[in-house]
Amino acid sequence: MYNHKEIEKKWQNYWDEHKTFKTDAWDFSKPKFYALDMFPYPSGVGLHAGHPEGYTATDIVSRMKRMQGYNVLHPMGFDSFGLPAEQYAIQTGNHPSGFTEKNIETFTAQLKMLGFSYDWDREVSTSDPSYYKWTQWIFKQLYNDGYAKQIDMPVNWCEELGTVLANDEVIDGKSERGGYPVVRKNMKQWVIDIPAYAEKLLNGLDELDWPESTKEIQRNWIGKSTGALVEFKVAGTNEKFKVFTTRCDTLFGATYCVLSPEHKLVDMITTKEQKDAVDAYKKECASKSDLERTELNKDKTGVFTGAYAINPVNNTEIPIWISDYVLASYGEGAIMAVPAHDERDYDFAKKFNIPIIQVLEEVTGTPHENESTKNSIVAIVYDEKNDKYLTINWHEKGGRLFIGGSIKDGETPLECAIREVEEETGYTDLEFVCEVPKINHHYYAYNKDKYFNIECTGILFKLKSDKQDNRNLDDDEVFDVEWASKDVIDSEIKDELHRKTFEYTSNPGAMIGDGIHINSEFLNGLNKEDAINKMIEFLEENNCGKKKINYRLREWIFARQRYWGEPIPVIHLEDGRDVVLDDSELPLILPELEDYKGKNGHAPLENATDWVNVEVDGVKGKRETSTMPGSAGSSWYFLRYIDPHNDNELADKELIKHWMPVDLYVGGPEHAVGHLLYSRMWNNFLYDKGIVSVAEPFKKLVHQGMILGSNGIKMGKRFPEFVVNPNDVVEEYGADTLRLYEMFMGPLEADKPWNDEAANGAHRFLERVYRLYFEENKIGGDSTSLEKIYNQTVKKVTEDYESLNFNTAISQMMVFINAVYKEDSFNPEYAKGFVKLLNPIAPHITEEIWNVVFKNTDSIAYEEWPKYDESKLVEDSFEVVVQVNGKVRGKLAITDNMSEDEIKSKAKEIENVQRFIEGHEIVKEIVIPKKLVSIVIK
RNA sequence: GCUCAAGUGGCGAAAUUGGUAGACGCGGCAGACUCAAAAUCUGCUGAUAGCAAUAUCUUAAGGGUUCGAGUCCCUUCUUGAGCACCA
Repeated sequence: MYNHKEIEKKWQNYWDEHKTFKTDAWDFSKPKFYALDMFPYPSGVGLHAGHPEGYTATDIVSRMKRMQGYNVLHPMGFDSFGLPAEQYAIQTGNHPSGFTEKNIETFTAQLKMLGFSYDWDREVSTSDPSYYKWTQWIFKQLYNDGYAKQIDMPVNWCEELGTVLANDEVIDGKSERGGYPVVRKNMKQWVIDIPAYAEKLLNGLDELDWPESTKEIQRNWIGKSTGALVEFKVAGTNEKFKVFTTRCDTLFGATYCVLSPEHKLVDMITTKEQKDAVDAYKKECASKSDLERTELNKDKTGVFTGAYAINPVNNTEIPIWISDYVLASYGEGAIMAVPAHDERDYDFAKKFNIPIIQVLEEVTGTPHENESTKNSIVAIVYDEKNDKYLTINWHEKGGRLFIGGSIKDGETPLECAIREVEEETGYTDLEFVCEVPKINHHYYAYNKDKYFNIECTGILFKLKSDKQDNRNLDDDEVFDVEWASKDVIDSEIKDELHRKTFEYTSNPGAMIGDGIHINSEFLNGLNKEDAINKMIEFLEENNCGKKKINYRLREWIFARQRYWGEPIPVIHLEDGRDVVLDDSELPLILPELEDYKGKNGHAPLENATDWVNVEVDGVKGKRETSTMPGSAGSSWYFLRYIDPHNDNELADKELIKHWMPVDLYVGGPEHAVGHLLYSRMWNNFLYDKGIVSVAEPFKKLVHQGMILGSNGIKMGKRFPEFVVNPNDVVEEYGADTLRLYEMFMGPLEADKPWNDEAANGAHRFLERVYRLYFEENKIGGDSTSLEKIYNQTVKKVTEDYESLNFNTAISQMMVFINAVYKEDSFNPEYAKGFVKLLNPIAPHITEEIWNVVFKNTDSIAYEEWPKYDESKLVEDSFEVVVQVNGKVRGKLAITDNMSEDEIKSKAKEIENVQRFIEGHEIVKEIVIPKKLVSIVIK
C-alpha cells in the first residue's frame, strides 16, 4: 500500500521549494507552448469536482511538453471582481478585498494540493490595483479611439440587483444570477462598440481550432445578414424612413410597412383619427418586459397609424402600421412587409385583413424547348366526415391525381375549379376554403404529345354534402373517382405539382422558398438571387436604397452600478466635457466606503464624495461612479501572465510576440459568447494598435464537460447528497487518483456521472503500479516479449495526450501494466519509460518512483519523453478474418510474404468456411491486405 | 419553431480511411491464497439456443448504398445545447 498523503505532500513541497515549474519567459532557445486554463472566480466554497477536470487536462499536456523540450507557460490566477464579494461587503460592512484574499488563499491551497504544475510567480488577480491599472489603460485606449463611449439606449435593468445587465446575463427575461425580472429602460450607458469588430470577429473564427459548435454559436450571436436599405416616403409629407430587408427582391409584394412602436416617426405621421389608438398601443408596449413580449410572440398585435408610405418601385401607397413584432433595436426599427413571402408578415396580414400579393412562384417539373403556356388549377376537395380527399385514379395510364384542368378565357381560377370538379367527379356542393400560392410547372402531356409550362393555382374545398350530378367527360377520360386518405395520397400521388399543391393546402402560409418572380415588372422571370442583385442596382440608380449588411451583435454594455469592479477612469466636468485620466494617474484605486450598498439604483461609489468630486485645471467635475463589468478583467488576463510584474506596459511587446497565441485553452462551454467573444475583441483591438502580435488570442480551444453526480444530474444544491468534494477524494485516495479517475471517466468534452466504485478502481490501478516498482522486485531481465506492447504504448499515449484523448491513453497504460504482470518482470528501460508516460497524469507517485526506485535526485519533470521504435510495431504475422457474404466464418494466420492467391486458397480450406461455400457458386473474392478475406457466394 | 451535437452491454465507455462491435474500467460470477474475511492474483462475463464446436440476433427505430455499415445516404423518434418575432 502506498501512502498517498505522505508522498503527495513531499513532492508538493519539493516543487514549491525548488520552483520546479518556474518559467523563464525570456528563454527563446526552446520552442514555446502556452497552456491556459480559464481562471476561476474565487468563491467562498472552494473548488468543486468540475474544476480539476479541465485543469488536469492542461496540466497533462504541459508536463508532457516540458519533457519533450518545450518551454512551457502554464499560469493560474483569479477573476476576483464580482458580486459575491460585494454582497459580503454589503452584509458585513467590510471591504471586499479581505474576503477575496482569503478565498484566493483557499483556492491556491486546493490547487497546490492537486499537484498542478503552475508557475505561481505569475499569479494574477483582476482586483489587484497593479493588474487593473492595465485594465483601465486598455479602456482608455478604447475610449480615445471611440470604441468606448456613452450612449443613450434602452438597457436591461434589474431592480432587485440594482444594476444594468448585458444581453448574455439575461435569460428568458430574467437575470442569469438570481432569476429576478429584468425590464427595458432608457439610460445613458457606457458601451464598447463591439459591433465595429463584428466582421473581424466573424472572419477570425475560420482559422481557429475550436469546437465547431462554439464557432457556430459565435457566428449566430454575431448574426451577420446581408440585405438592403430601402427608403420610403410618407405620402403627403416630406418625411422619409428607411427599412432593412434581406429580400428586396420581393419589394413589389410589399403591401404595408411596420414601424416599431418606439420609432421616431410614429408621432409625426400618425393621423388625428388614429392618435388615441396609437398612443394606447405605445403605452401598452412600453410596460411590457422582454419576457412578456416573447411570451406573446405567437399572437401579432398592432395599430394602423393612418399614414401611407410610397413604394419606391411602383409608387403604390401602402399603409403604415406600428407593431411590437418589429424591434427598435435591430436594423432601422422599421420594415416593409411582404405577407406572401414572410411568415410573420403573413400572420399579421391575415389578422388585420391586409392584401397579400404573390411575387415569387415555385418551379416544379423540368423545363423543355417549345413549351406551350396556359393557366391551370389543381382542386383538392376534403371530406371532413371521413377524413378523405377526392382523387381520380388513371391507374396505369397516369396514376392517382387530384382534379386538374385548364382555365378558360374569362374564367377565374375558382370558377374553373368548381367546373372541373363537377365535370370530372359530379360533386357540386362545395365550400371554398382557400387559394394557395401559384406554382410554375413544366410537364409533358402524352395524350397531346406537347410540352407545357403552366401557372397553376391550388384551391382547397370542403365537401358540404354527397350531392353528385352527372359527370361530363371526354371520351379519352378513363379514370375512377376515389376518396383517398392522407396515407394513400402520400404514397400514391407521384406528380410533383399535385404533391406540392397538397403540401401547400396542408400548411397554408407564406411561400419562403426560391422560385421565379411574377407581378414584379423588371424582375419577372428572375430567381431570388438575380432579382436581389437587380433590385439593388435599381435602388442605387434611383437613389432610394442601397446594399447593406446588418449584425445582430449589440454594443457591449460596459458599466455596472456596483462597487466591486474596476473604476472607469473618466471625469465628467461641469462644463460638459468628459476627460480621461492621464496614464500617470492610473491605477484609479477604488476608495473605501462606509456603505457599500447604493441607494435606489445609484452606484455605491456616489457615497464616496471626497473621491467623486475633483477639479481639473480649475474646472469642477465628478468622477464616473459606475464600474466595469466582470468580463473586463478577464478579457486580457492571458496577456498579463506573459509579463505579470511589468510596471511600464501591460506586457513586454517582445515577450507577447514570442508567447502569443495561447496554444491550448481549456474551459467550460458556458463562456461561448461572453468571455470568449469579449477577449477576442480586445485582443483584435490591441492587435490593431500594434500592442499584440496576433489578432486571435486562442489558437486551440477545448471545452471540458461537466462532472455530474452519481445520480446523473448536475451537482448542486438540489441534491447535496450527490455532491463530490475534491478535498474528500484527495483525503481518501490522493490527488493522483482524482486526476487519473477524472481523466479516465470518458472523453474530456462529455458530461460524465461520478462513480465512487470506479474512482476506487483508478486508485487500484495506481496501487498495482506502485507494487510493481516497490514490492515485488520485478524490474530486470530483457523482457523482449514486451517489446511490441511497450512501443505501442509509448506511441498511443503520446498521440492521445497530444489530442487530449486521456481516457484511451490510460486504458493503453492499463493494458501495458496487465501485460507486465503476466510477464512477471520488465526491463529497466521500459520501467523508466512507463514512469515518464504516467507522470503527467499522476505526478506525485511517479516522482516518488523516479526518486526512490531509480535513485534520481532531480525531478522527473524535465526528463526526456520516451520514444518508440516504429519498426517494433510492425507485425510479421497477422490474423486475417474470413468472411462469407459479409459474415465472419473463420480466421486465418498468415505471414507477410503470402501471395493473394495463397491466402484465398487457404481461406477456402477452413472447415467452417467450407460448410458455407459448399454447393454454392463463388461470385467474387476480395482480399484486404492484413485485414480480411471476403468470399461472395450465390 | 429554427440551428447544432449526440443516442453502442447491468453501468462509464472503445472502435485511424466503411473491414473481427463492445478494448480498458466498474459491477457480477467462479477459482487460488486464508482458520475465515478483507486485500491480492487468475479465469469467465452483450442476448438467445446448445454439453460443445457453432448458429441466430444485436450499436434509438425503419429504409437505402455496398461483398461488407456503429461509421455513408434518406425518413422518424428521443435527449442535450444554443437562438428565439433579427425583417
